[in-house]
Amino acid sequence: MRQATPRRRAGRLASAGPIMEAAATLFLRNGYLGTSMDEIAALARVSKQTVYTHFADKERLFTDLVMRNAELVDEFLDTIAAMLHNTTDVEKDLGALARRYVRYVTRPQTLQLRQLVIGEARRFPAIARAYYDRVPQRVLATLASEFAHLTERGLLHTDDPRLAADHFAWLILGMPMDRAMFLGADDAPGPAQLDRLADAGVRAFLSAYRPG
Amino acid sequence: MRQATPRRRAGRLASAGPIMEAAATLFLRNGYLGTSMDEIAALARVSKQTVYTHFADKERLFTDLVMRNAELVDEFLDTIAAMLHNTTDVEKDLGALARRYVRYVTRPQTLQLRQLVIGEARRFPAIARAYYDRVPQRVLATLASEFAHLTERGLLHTDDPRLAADHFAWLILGMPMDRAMFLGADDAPGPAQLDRLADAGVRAFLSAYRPG
Amino acid sequence: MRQATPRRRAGRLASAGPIMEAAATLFLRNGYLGTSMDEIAALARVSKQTVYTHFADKERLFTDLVMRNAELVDEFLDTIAAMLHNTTDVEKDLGALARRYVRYVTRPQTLQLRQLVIGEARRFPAIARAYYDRVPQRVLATLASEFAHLTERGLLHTDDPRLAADHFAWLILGMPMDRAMFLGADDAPGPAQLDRLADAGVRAFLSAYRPG
Amino acid sequence: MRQATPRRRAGRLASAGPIMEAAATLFLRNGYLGTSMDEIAALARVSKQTVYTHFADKERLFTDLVMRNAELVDEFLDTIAAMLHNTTDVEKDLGALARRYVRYVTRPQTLQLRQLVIGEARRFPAIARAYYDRVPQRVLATLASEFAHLTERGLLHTDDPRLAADHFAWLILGMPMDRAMFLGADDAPGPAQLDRLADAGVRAFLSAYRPG
DNA sequence: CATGAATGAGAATTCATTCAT
DNA sequence: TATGAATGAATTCTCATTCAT
Repeated sequence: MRQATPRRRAGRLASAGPIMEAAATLFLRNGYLGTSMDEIAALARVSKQTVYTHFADKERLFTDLVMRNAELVDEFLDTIAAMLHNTTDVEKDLGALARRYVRYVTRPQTLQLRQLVIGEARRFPAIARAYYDRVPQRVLATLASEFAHLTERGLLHTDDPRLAADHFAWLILGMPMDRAMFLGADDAPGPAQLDRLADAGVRAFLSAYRPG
Repeated sequence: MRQATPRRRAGRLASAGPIMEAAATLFLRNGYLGTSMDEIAALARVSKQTVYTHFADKERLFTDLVMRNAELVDEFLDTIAAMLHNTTDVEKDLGALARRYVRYVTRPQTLQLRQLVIGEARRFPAIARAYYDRVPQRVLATLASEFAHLTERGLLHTDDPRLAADHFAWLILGMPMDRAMFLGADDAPGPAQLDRLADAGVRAFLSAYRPG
Repeated sequence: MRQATPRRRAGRLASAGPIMEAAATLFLRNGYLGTSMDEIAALARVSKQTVYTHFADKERLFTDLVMRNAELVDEFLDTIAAMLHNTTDVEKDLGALARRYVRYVTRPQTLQLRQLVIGEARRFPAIARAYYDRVPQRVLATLASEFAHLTERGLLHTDDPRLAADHFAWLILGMPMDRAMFLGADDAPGPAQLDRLADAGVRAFLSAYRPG
Repeated sequence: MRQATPRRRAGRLASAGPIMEAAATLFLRNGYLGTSMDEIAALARVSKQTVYTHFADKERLFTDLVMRNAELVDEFLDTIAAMLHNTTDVEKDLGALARRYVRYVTRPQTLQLRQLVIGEARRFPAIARAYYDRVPQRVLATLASEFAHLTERGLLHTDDPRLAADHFAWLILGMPMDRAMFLGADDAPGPAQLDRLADAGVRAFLSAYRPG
């Protein structure tokens, strides 16, 4: 499902894949200005002009890369619905989701893309907005929708489901994500610590949004 | 209080001020690689060599700038202690602090520095760590210290004050700060909306951490 | 009469026509170096390789184009002879020819080709010489031949018919053609003005070359 | 009078001269697109960036070069006035001027600049117009002014002095200049032949414009 | 005959930095 | 202390041309 472009009709676009892969590696590591088209071509093992054959210019390559990576959030949206929609034990399933959530956002790939888009937000406002609308906003909208459903089912109490979704997300993610923004993925809390953070966040969330 | 360094010992460093000012403008607007020493010199109205007289190289100029701006947090630390330490009405004073807090972090200057440091975190890990330790961490440590004190005084209930501080901060700031990271300061919620967010965050926080 | 080369032997060179047309448009507008094979292929709506199938390289395409356009002078040579050979009223017919002449050389196509060949004369001396011999020289030779004939018939007095032809041509064309070389066809004198120039040129010419 | 910029205040603009000299050599030889900034820098024996320090970009360097060379016509304008203004023997002095004139325009430097400007006229219409106004137009205006003066003095008969100036110029220059445009300066008529052309042109001119 | 993909060389321009004054 | 001039390396992007299909 992720690899949407592999060799449609053999031989065509043979090098678009490697180029995008190289671009991802380098843009995520060194930023937009810190990455040269020469480096991308070299890493993809194609000539510079081949890069330009596939992508009109550096900006387009960058945009395409960000947008393609932004699509990876889709599977997580499904996960949210799958875990919450028919739950009978909110505490348990919200806890399980929280642990998944915190793991999802602390993946190096996710973190680096976030760093990249934030760092280039002033240079590429349209990309930043598109990313914001397509990734975090859709996660929160999905959460809000599920929270509204759980409220209807009497399992949660949320006057403003979207606000509740924000609170849920930031109680769980705020600290580890912010830390990762500055210190990088390497310096991240271990799995056990992440679980504890998730659990504590859920606990606080339920204090505020548990019905009755 | 902001201009802490102008002309220590008269006559020396006559142009360091304008240079740093120009550097701030440009680095915050265009990032590290997006800013050239030529531009800085031009904006500061000095020759390029004069820039090099005051700052060994571009990296040092950047580092100095970030560190100098990071110091601006100090006054906010004082504010936190001043507002909470002797409070008798936690709900009211925590609410007031929350409103100050959200305003502090949504100031363009604060936001842009945050964007800048995150965007350059992979290039300058030492700077990112120093900034992280000196700005957000100290705010949270101060908050945690005050929460511990309030817990001692029986006005709050926090087993882990540092965790509570994180929850407090992210309940209040998470949404507006994240939005600003991607959409910029211009596209920020208005004052009334910020107040509502702060109030809602405090409400949720107190559900979890109100004693009794 | 203009389209002399389309589909000689059916099926062959199906796309040579559009290619040459595209090349004409672009070379005349942007010069040799200012025109890329990519642009020509794109404008002709064929692949780049197809261009190379028909023309060995860029230089050959350019050469062919200039030479083909140079042939357009042929019909004007006929006009000259037709208008002068059997004239009985030299003043009138020379005047009519002058008006035709000045119109012929101020046509955008003629002017642009002239600009192009002059501009590339140092890069392609052989083409410049070929063009010079085939276009202006043949016009002047034809004029000279007719002037010789008119002299024989006693209607004109030319010791050196070729010199007289040069004088005739430049008296009429010098100013408008030079102007067009620098200012372009758009900025050209209008028809009425061109007629006046032609008439004045003929008047001066006849002062010098009228018999008796 | 030609070298207007040599070492004002020693050390300043030390390399602007050599750069312009190199640019002249190369632009006149290879045209605008056929000349690279690398080549100019190499021929001037400076670094590429030094070229850019003195001239904002390639276009400015080109413009400056053409305009500087266009000024060289000034001394010829003086010559025209000096030779004609107080003449008592029009036939002799007009002949002498014609010989000077034809020599002036067949100098390699003049011819190449003319080729260059014509070749780039579509790319740089402003430069072409400026050159046209400053060089050929001023020569013709000066001639016209002198012809008007000679007409007043009864030594010439010109109803329209400017038209007479055009006729004079093109009778003399048309053929050799056109030839040089296509065949280059090397392939030019020798001095004796040029003199004959000038004399023949003057003869034809006087047939039309001699008083009485 | 025609194509899309690919290439190596080279284009203009900018960069951080240093030197002589 | 401050300057204008200069540099070598790197930047994005384009070129004419060829190859496999």
